[in-house]
Amino acid sequence: MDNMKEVDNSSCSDGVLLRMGLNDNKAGMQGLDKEKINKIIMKATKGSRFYENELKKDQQVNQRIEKMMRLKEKITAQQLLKAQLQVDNLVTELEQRRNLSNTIVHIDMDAFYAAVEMRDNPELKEKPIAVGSMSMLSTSNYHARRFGVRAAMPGFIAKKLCPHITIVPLNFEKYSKVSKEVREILTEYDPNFMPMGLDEAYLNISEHLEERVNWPEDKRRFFFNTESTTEKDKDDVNMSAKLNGGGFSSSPVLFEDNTPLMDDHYEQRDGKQSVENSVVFGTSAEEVVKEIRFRIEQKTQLTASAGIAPNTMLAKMCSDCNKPNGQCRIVPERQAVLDFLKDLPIRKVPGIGKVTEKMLKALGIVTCSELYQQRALLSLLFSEASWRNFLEISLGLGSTHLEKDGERKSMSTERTFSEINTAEDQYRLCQELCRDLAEELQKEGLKGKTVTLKLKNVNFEVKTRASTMLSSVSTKEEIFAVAKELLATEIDSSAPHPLRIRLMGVRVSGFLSEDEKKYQQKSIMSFLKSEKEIGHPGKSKQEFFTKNTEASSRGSFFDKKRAARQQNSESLAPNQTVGKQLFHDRKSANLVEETEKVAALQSSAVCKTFTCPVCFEDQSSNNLEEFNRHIDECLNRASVNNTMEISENEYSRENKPNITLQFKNENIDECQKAKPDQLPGTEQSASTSNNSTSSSTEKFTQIISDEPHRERHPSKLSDIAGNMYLKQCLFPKGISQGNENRFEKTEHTEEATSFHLFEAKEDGVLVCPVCNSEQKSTSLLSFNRHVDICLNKGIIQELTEKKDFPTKTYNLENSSRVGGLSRGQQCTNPSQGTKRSGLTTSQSVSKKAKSSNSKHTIEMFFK
DNA sequence: CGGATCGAC
DNA sequence: CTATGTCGATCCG
Repeated sequence: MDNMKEVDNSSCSDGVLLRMGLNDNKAGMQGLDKEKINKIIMKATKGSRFYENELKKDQQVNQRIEKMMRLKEKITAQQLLKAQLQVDNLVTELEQRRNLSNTIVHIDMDAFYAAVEMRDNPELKEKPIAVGSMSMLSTSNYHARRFGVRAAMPGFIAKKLCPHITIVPLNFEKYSKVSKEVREILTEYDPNFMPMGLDEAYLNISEHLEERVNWPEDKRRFFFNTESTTEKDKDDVNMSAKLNGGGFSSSPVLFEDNTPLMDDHYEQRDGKQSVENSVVFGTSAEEVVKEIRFRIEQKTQLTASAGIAPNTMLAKMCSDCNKPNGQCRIVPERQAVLDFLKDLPIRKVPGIGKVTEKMLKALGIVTCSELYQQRALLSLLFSEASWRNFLEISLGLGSTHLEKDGERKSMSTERTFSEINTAEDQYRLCQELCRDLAEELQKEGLKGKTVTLKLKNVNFEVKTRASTMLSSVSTKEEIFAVAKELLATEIDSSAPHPLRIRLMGVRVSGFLSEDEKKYQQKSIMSFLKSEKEIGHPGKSKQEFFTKNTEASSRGSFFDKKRAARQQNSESLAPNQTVGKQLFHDRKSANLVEETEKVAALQSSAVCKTFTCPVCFEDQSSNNLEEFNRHIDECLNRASVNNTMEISENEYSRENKPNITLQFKNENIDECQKAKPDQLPGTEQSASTSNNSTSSSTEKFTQIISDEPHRERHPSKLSDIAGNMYLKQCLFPKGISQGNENRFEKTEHTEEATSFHLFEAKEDGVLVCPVCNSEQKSTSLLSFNRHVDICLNKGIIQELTEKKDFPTKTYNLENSSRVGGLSRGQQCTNPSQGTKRSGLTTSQSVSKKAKSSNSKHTIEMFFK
């Protein structure tokens, strides 16, 4: 890669510049030659963050290549021989299936956006232009290309290559309109044609050809457009069309030096009548495509190139041969196909990009025939899918029919901007993206289960973070609830440094099948219904959300919770002290009691071995005191931080790197009360716990089958009461759980565990404690997210106020979620677990002193 | 499933 | 100053 840092041309040619697509400048009279172009690009590029990242990526590719080469070294002649036989069997099979009976056409508008702009603004016609912005160009006209100005090049570099270039901003509406006009023509030849973006399309004209044979001439006659063009244009079109033997002009729009491509690619129309201002096309595939191109040009004043071949791959490559404004055909014969491929560089093959090209080049493969020759080797070095693809390419095989693209699989939106490094702005942006995305999703009536956040930092490094929910999401609130968490995780994990990003994106995928949609609809209805029953005059759901994300409203909600907690802390028996309004029946209160016992038990000695909740090491002792000592030791390693309050504003994360667990004053007492030496475990409860791990464990394990890190820390479950289960959950580093369900911040690098209560139905269905709907759960994490989302709707607050909510609140701890944090959420910041939910609870870190361990209470909701 | 990468337009 | 936006596929852990 050292060579890349030189401006030396010879060394440039093989590296980054090559990948920028600037190495094959067809030097024109007024253009620049390849070396000058590279030199200018290099100067503009070298030292930039972008460039550094390009180098890094390049290194990664080189490492892949090295790895591949090492693999290659180990291949024996025997293996190769065997592979050869196997591959050749496949070749025979593929040959037998070769289908040359279809006529596929690939239509490709020439320099589409640029051509449209030139058409609409005659002043641009003679100039080098590009369409896009100073940051990025979408395309350039052929004049600009002579200066090395290409699509996917930033405008400011184009300016350096070609100071006189005109950069026209994108105008998609216009291109769409033109594209639609073109499609109207195409659909006549193949109603099932497949558009690929605005400027390309595949057609299968096999049927059209069959019918066309019997068509009378009049049906194949088309007239020159004499209307919607300017006087000058009209003359140009007519004149050049006539001069080209009935064809149509090379577009004066595109080329100042009109190369007489038409003569090469259009046969003379011998024997064809040419009435004035009209032309008749024949019945061959070539004639059909000329007709299509003619009609496109007449209608739009734009030219297209085309390829005709027995399959899409060949048609596409073919359309490239004679562009611009030309066409090419591979006749449906095996030999013609192989001849076409023989010296064709693999890079021309659709699907083979710069990386694959470089990897294959390392193996001495540049052309398609070489790709075929090395088929045995490739089958040993690449994945099945890859080498089979290579083989089909080298045989000239491809899709012979145009399948309608199936249902969309994802929808996303992303934005690039100048550096954003404050959490507040980042969350705002995220919210914005979610809003836009939700809008688009709504248009198509889609709901997806997976939300992915994409970030690109100022060094151009890209990261994606995804999370899959149990129920699908579609509203901006729902999406943001998830995206926000993902973002929070990233912000926290980069602490104490701020995230410095230049791009953010949000994607939703995992759309529901039709069946799932119906099921989902039901649960939505029930959700809406429950909302309606409560009745919120004058309040929209949106208002709920907005309100709820504001500190003030959270306050009112949590004030209640705090009050309840305080009440609770005065007596150690929760079922007696918890406010009546929080419990609807005695049973759940008992359940809570049971839960606490077991939870406490799990933290303490269970039989002869137990697991320390702090360091997660198995301790083999049945002596409670010994265990306590161990825990004390572990806890003593925990660092204690100064008390500190974080802003109630959920967007504000400025207080990092400090721990953002926040203590309300009233909690400090509780915290200090509960010291590690006050382990509540008793022999009595130990006995209950002993026979607790039962057959139900299996069932539950299944439910949470993809809970992260089950290998390292197998879930420990206890059947507490009926269908309630206590699960020992992994806790991220930086936090551990002390006794009595207190969580503690620790410097300990190991992850620890915590205990959480779940309800499962017979067939492994978890019931969302908020919306009360059954969630087919495969992932605990997903279930938690669902709960978070429900909570975010703000419904909890309203419902609890109305005392009408079907869930019971249990003041075990103060997390709004069921279950713990998983490592996937990578938080080094203890506040995050609750903060992310949008309903931040009050937490605190006591003063620097002593065993001040933070207390962490979770409010659990369950049916 | 989640994350990174590739490739196309 | 200033290097896109969207989507599908694939591979790997």
